[in-house]
Amino acid sequence: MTEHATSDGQRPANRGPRAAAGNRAALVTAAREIYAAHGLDAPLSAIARRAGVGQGVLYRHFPDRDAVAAAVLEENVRQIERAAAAEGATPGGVLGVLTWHLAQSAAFIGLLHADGTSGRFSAHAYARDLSERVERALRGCLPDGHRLTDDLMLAVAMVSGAVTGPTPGTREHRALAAWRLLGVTVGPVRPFEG
Amino acid sequence: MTEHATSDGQRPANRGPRAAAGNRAALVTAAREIYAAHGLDAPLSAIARRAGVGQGVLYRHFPDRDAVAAAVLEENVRQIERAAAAEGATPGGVLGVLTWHLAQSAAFIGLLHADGTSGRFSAHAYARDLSERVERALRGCLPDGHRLTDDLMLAVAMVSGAVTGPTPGTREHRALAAWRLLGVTVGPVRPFEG
Amino acid sequence: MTEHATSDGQRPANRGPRAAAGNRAALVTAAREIYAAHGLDAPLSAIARRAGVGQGVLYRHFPDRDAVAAAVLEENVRQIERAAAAEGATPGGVLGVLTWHLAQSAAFIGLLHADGTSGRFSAHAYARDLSERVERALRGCLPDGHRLTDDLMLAVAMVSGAVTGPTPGTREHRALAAWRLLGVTVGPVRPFEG
Amino acid sequence: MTEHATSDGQRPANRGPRAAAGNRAALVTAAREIYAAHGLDAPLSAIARRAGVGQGVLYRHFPDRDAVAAAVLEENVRQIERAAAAEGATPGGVLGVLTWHLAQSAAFIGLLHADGTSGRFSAHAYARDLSERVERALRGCLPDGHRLTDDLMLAVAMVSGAVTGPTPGTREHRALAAWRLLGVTVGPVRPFEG
DNA sequence: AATGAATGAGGATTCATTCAT
DNA sequence: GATGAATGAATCCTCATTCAT
Repeated sequence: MTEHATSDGQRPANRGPRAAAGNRAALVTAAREIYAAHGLDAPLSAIARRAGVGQGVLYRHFPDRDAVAAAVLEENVRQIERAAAAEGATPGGVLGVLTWHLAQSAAFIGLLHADGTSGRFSAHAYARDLSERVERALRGCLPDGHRLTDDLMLAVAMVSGAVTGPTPGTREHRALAAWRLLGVTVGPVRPFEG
Repeated sequence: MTEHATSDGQRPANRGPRAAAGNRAALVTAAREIYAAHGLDAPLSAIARRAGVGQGVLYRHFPDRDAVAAAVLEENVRQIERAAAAEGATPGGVLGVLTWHLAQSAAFIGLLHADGTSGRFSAHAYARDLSERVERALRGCLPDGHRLTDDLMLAVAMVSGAVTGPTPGTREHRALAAWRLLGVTVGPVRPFEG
Repeated sequence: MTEHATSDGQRPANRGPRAAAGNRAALVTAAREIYAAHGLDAPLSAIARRAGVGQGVLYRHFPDRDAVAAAVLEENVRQIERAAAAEGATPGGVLGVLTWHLAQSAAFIGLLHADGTSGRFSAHAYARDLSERVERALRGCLPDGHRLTDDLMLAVAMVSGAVTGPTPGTREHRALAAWRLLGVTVGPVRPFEG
Repeated sequence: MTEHATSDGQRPANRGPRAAAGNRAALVTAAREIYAAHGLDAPLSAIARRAGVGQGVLYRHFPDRDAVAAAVLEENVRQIERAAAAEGATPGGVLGVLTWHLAQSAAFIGLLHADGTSGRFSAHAYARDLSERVERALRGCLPDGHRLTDDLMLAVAMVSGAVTGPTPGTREHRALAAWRLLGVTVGPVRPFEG
C-alpha cells in the first residue's frame, strides 16, 4: 500500500508550555538547514517536519513564511552584532563571523539580495533594516579611514555574490578569495561563540 | 467526456504560423521583463500573458520553465560574446555590456547564482557552461597580466552580488561602484548593438 | 506573490481530524461509484467532490491516481478473500461474491484487464499480485479436480469480459450467462457480509 | 538547447490530392499501432506523427477522436465480414480471423467493451452496431444448432476478456485457451487475406 | 489539400493557512 | 499549547481542436 497518513490516534503527546521555547528554537534551526538544502522556497511543512513539530506550532510562532526567514536572519545579524560588541573585537574577527554566516546561510544571502523583485520576501524595508544593523555593527569596529568605510555593505553584498556564484571552490574559499580581491584581511571564519 | 471543448467558439484569433518566430521572440522578451519584475519564480502563465500568447505556445517553444530562463540567458551571453568578438573591442567596452546585462536581467543574475539549492534551475552544469562562455569572451579581450585575469568570474559574481544587494542607488550605480572597488574601469553601460 | 491566499475567508467548515477516517472511506466509496459511472479515467476532482472533500484530502490519503484505484481494488479482493475464508464457504458462494464485484466495480474490471498498454495503471505487477490473491482464495475452496482448476483466472477474465461486453442484459445477467457457458454453477450474486 | 519546433519554412511539400487516400490509410494503420502500444487514450498528435502527416490531415479525414477509433474498428469488422463471406468459409476459419483481430487490436477490444461508462467512445449504439455486424457474419457460417448460436457475442466478449486479462501467456495463447474452455475449435489465427 | 502553429479548457498536484480536537 | 487533517487557490502541463498560410 502506498497510502499516506492514517489517523490512528497515536499522538506524540503534548509536552506542554515548557516546550514552546524549545520548539521555536528548533524551528529556526530547522529552517536554516532546510533553507540551506532546498532554498528559500522550501515548503513550510518541511521545516515543521524537520523541527519535529506540527505545522500549527510553526504558525503559532511565526505569522507567515516571511516571518520564518526573518527569524533566521535575525539570528545571523544578532551574532554579528554580538561579535562586534564583544570585548576585544577586531575588524578581521567580525568579518570572519560575518563571512561564516554568508557561507552558511542561504537565507542570509537571500535576504541580502532581496530586491523586491523576488516575490518571496516583499520586505525590502526589512532587508534594509537588517542590512543597516550589520553595517552599524561593522562600522563600530572598523578603524577610521578604513578603505571600506564608505562601501561597507556594498562589499558585503559583493562577497555574498561571490559565495553563491558558479566559480569553483567551497563557499568559504570563494568568500575569502572575494575579500582578498577587495584587499581586505579576514580573521578565522567561524560562528560567534559568545 | 474527456474532450477539451471550446466554451463557445469565440476564439481570440489565430494569427497563424507566421506568428511563430515573432511569438518566440515575444516570449523571451516577456520573460526577461517578468523575471525582472517578479523574479525567476514568476508563473509561466504570466509570461505567456504578457507575450500575448496562449500557454500552449509557450510550451511549444520551451519544454519547461528552465528552458525559458535558458533562452533569456542565452541571449545575455550571446550579446557579451558578440561584444567581445567585435572589431575594436576593449576590456572596458565589453565589461560595460556585461554590466548592462547584470543590471537588467534578473535571470542572468539568477543563473550566475544558481547553486543547486534552489530547486529552480537544477542546471548547475548549465550555469557553469554559460559562465565559461562569458569568461572565455572576456578573457579574449583582456590584456595579459590584467589584475583580474585569475579571478574573472569571481569578480563578475561579486558585481552581480552588488547589483542585487540592499545598498542604495540604482542597479547600474551599484554595479559601477562595485567595479570601482575592484579597481576596474568600465566603459559605457549599455547593450551591445552589433 | 506566491501565496495561496483565501479569497474571502468563507471556508466551508473544517470538520477536523476526526473526519479523517470517514473521509478515507468516503473517498473509496466515491471512487467506486465514479469509476462505475465514468470509468477509470474519471478526474480525481470528481471523486473528491462526490466524497464531499477538498482535493487536498484525496492527496493526503492517496499519493496518486493509481493509489485510489488500488484502494478500491484492495477492498474488492479483500471481500473475496473473506468470503473464501468464511465458515462453510462453498465454491458457488464465493464465485457469487466474486461475480458481484465483477458486476459492480469498474475498477476491478479495469485492473483485471490492465495490460500495460493503458498508461493508466502501469501496475501490471500489482494487477498480477491481486489476481493471484483472488486465485488463491478461490482455489482454496474449489474441490480437487474441479474443471476450472487449471484455468481459474482465465475464466474470471472471461466472465469479466462478458460483463463489460456489448451484449444485451444487465451486467449481472451477462455474468451469469458467461458462467453458464463455462459450465459453472454460481451461488447468489451479492457482496460478502462478514 | 532544448527548444521545440522552430518554423524554418522548410515544409515537406504538399503532395497534392493524390496523397489523400494514402494518408487516410496511413492514419488508420498508425492509429492501430499507436492504440496497441499506448491504449485508446493516446494523443491524436501521436497518431498523426506516426502516419507522417500533420494534425490537420487527421481532422480532414476524421471529425473527432471517436471517428479515428471507429475507422480502425470498421476495418476489423470488415475483415471478419469478408472472411465470413469468402468462398469456402468455415466457422473455425472465421473465428480464427476474429481471434486474430481480438489479439491484435486494442481498439477492437476497447470498443467491444465500451459500455458507455468509459467516457471514451460514448458510442454505445455504435458499438452495438458493429457487434451486430460481427454477429451476423459469424452466424452466417455457423451450422444450425451450434452450441454458441445463442450466445455468440457473449462468447466473443469472453474471449476478448481473456485476451486482456492478467493471466500468463501471449494474447493469442490466452484467446485460444479461452475458446477451448468454451469448447470451441478455432482455425489458424491470422488476418484475412482476401 | 497539407502543414503545423495557436488556442485555451481542464485535469493533476502542491502547499500556505486554518481550525477541530 | 500541540497536532496534523482539511481546505482550496494557484500553478503546471497536456492535448483536442481550429485555422492562417
